[in-house]
Amino acid sequence: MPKNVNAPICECEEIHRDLVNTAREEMPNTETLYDLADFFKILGDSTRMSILFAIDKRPMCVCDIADLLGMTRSAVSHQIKTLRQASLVIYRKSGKNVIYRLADDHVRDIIETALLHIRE
Amino acid sequence: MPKNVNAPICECEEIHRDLVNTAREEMPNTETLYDLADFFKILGDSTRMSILFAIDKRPMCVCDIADLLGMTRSAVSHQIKTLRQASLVIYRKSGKNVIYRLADDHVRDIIETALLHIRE
DNA sequence: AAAACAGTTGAACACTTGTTCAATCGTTTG
DNA sequence: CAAACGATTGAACAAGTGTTCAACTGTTTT
Repeated sequence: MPKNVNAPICECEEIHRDLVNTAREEMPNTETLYDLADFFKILGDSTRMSILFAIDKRPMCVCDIADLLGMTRSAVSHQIKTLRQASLVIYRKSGKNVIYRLADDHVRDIIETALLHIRE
Repeated sequence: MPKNVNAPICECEEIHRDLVNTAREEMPNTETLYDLADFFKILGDSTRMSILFAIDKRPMCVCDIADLLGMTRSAVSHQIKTLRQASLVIYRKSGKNVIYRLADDHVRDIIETALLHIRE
């Protein structure tokens, strides 16, 4: 994201030059920042959020999720692929069906804390 | 997001009709799902993530943030507006400067848990 | 009161992203 | 083996998003 890497030193008064330098040292590396943003990007869609809640208590197949949310199986499948790639869900094959469930408790914790935040 | 609200009952075998009904009752209401997604959408951008880390330990003015991240003040201001509207940051005026800081500890907690997740 | 400066804003543009549609894969059942 | 079915995939289109540029606020100097 830092596009303007060669930006001239901020032309304002620079009241806090030392502060900026300390902060720069303590910043996470760029890759971590991108990974974090990418992770939250995936939670930042109401369809995917719905899917996560749908399979929260009960593992479900794509077909049931599609019915529950009033979506096409294709759309569900596309979104679940995204969730799978981010290790937010895992699956198990059962005959012709593919049963999805939440990958671990991190997501539950994060969503729980977010709920606290938006209810203030 | 459920666009196709009047979707015919999923035409597949419907192996889990009862399961779907139970799940439907336990889904959060639509507004909550949208609010959650909107919240995470804001964390899902590396620029905004950088800003949050920048002001995590030390409150900073827009000019310093811009310098630290190699961005224009305009870009920072636009993104900070988003963060402000979501109550992720708060500000204090100091002469010509506007000093931003994190709003509360929820965000810190959420980011911390997310870090745990992506480091597996 | 005018100049300087930190910060904000709106319009425009390029880029990203979610859904649909149609085709395809892979397993199972007749 | 062929038909049926759940699931996946790729291309295409519409809608949403981040940065830039230029104009503008409002505070503080002189």
